[in-house]
Amino acid sequence: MRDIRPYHHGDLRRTLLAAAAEAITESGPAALSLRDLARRAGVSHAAPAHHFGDKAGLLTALAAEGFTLLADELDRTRAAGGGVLEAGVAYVRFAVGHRAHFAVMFQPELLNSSDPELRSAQDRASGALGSAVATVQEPDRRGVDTRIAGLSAWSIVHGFATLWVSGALPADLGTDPEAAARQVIRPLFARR
Amino acid sequence: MRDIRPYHHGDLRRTLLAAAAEAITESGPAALSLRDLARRAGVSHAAPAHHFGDKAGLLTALAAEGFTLLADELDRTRAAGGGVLEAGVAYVRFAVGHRAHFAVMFQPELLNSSDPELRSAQDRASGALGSAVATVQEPDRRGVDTRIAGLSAWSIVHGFATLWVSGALPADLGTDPEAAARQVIRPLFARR
DNA sequence: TGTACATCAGTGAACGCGCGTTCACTGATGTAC
DNA sequence: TGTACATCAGTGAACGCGCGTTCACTGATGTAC
Repeated sequence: MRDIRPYHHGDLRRTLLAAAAEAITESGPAALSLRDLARRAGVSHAAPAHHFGDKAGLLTALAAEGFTLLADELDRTRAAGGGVLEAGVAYVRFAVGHRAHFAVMFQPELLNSSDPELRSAQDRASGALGSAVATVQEPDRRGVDTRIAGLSAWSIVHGFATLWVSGALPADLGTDPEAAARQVIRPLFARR
Repeated sequence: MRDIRPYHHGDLRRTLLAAAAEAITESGPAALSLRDLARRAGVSHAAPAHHFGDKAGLLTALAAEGFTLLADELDRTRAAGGGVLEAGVAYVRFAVGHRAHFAVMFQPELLNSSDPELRSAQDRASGALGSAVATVQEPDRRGVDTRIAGLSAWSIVHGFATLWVSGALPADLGTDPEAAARQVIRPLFARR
């Protein structure tokens, strides 16, 4: 039986990123090795280094992809007319739906933080986050400016997402992360 | 020159935990090895296994210590008459002051989640968190019950702490994490 | 106060393993003429 | 349309290294009598 796989994979970079996401979802970024990745992708063990150099390079690419996916998610919500609350829910949806990306995006010691692709993806995401917050019509009466309001929103949503994916939240919150998120983050956005 | 170090270390367990915290603060939990730990503690490379079995055992002990330290911090704040907001600030103080512990406490794939010492430390911490939230006098008019209010508080504070230690927050927030935290989490606790 | 024995913490040599890295290579694709 | 050559993606054998684990050991401490 001949192996039908061609010599040139054609889309190995994308395949490796997907395999990495899968491996990380299973056992976290710490357990990842380039050789394991090559095995999962059915490719020789030296191939991953061709594309990413080393593990940090791989994780950096994955994190960049994550920020892009997050920005997409936020843009989509905004296009659908959603406000801050819905942007928050979208953030949680992203984190739960892309655990591996999320697990890597905020761990600078695993990444090449100065990588230009990563930086521009980060910028895009934080821009999208900013526009979502700017959606809030009236400035808060108590003098909480938009900048702080944005950080509050980011914090509550990021915290909820982190706690949810780590399994730290009580079981009686149910199994639907978006519904739970809506309940938990609403108090911050309630009109005063 | 004779080595004055006695054969029996006397307090190796504690020393190893401290060395682990130091190593993790420097380069994250992923980079940690038991042999590196032994080197840092100036002890034979097989010694750590004596106390912790393996890396997960070590990190579990560290996480348990973390939850205990967090509970201590929260209790102290409560004893000093602080309310929810101050408990939140204490949470952030803990995370920033004990980065290594914090980095490990919410990463279940690195821990033996069923370890009894870990569980009881977790229970103590979540109890302390609960009492802090119960401090809020009047139940919210809009029907947000205390349970949800607690999760909102936990989320915003956990998110802020996580983002702060990962360096994701904008530089113009300043260098004092507690002052910044107070600003960012206040909107949630403002009376309605 | 002294002796014998059990227990326990830590040692250090040895091992096998998976890892990242190197390097000469091979096969496929694209481009020039 | 055909040939020659450059470029690039992926191969696979080889290497050295740090790791966790094992195991017989040694030195210190505690307890029984």
